[in-house]
Amino acid sequence: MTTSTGDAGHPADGIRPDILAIELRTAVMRTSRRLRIEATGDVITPGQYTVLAHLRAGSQTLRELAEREHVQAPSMTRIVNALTDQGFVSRSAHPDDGRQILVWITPAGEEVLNEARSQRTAWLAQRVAVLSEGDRLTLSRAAHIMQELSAK
Amino acid sequence: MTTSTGDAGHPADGIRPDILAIELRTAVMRTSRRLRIEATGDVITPGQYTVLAHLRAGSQTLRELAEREHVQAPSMTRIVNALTDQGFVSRSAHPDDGRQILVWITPAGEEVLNEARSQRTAWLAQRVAVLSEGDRLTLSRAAHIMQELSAK
DNA sequence: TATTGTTATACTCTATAACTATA
DNA sequence: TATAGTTATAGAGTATAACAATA
Repeated sequence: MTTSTGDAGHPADGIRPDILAIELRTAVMRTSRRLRIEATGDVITPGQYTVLAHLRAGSQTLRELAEREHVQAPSMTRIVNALTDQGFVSRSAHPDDGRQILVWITPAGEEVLNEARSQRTAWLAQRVAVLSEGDRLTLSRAAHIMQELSAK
Repeated sequence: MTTSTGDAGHPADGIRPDILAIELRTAVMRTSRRLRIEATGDVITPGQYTVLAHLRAGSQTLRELAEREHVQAPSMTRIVNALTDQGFVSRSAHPDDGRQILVWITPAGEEVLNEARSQRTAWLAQRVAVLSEGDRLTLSRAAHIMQELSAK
């Protein structure tokens, strides 16, 4: 595979943000699409996956989960119900506020999250394995920049 | 905003593909999610958008579009019908094969595609504008690597 | 007989509105 | 009165199955 680290098209004086935004958006959307397609065979749906990933950080209320996922409360009720039925999360009453519920990830949930993560990562790991070391370094740096960028 | 170009965590001897794959996958999925969220207010749906983008390269049959988009034929019929109703594509019989139809993008379709693209890119352009020049160069290189990576 | 495209139907995921209970 | 969560219902978007037209 080719090395893109030294490719042309970037004058030393600067990269225009609007041009870069188009390039990066196209690359990110295409890659995410491939990642989604190659992730077939998962036990859990994409929505369930990201909720489990949030829960790994600790128990959360349903409202907090809905806000983090940018979905409405009824949708989160549905996702949490599905995860509960499969035994991947547990629910309990909030100690101080009887209206709220707390949701945690179970050991089985941790396990399925790890499985799904490695399945979803396998395709990409094969692809980056054949890149040059320089390209891998570029991608690693870019990953950190993109994390900060999208974290808000 | 901070500069990530020189951050720690990467021994000089190499970057493990499986670790990089997890980092990159997380960054790409999170960024694509933000791009999707920030793209609200579009005239056309995401599916219609990518079909228009494919058609910019030239006319296509419905079957070809369905395969490129990884959807089934009935779904593509629906998308193309919606685009036709809005005047963004035209259809005609295939010259050599009466079973097939050809779909082109119209001038109105080109226009709405450009509008949607700049709307969808505006959020990202603002973010990359405040990065260091080194970070922009890293992202630009990474974009090209990811393009090759996902192109197959 | 195989292939292209359409129609019919069902399923999944999401949203809004109405409801219950707790604060 | 306001908030957390659930239930009821409707609207996208997708899929499979059955069909019509053409190769």
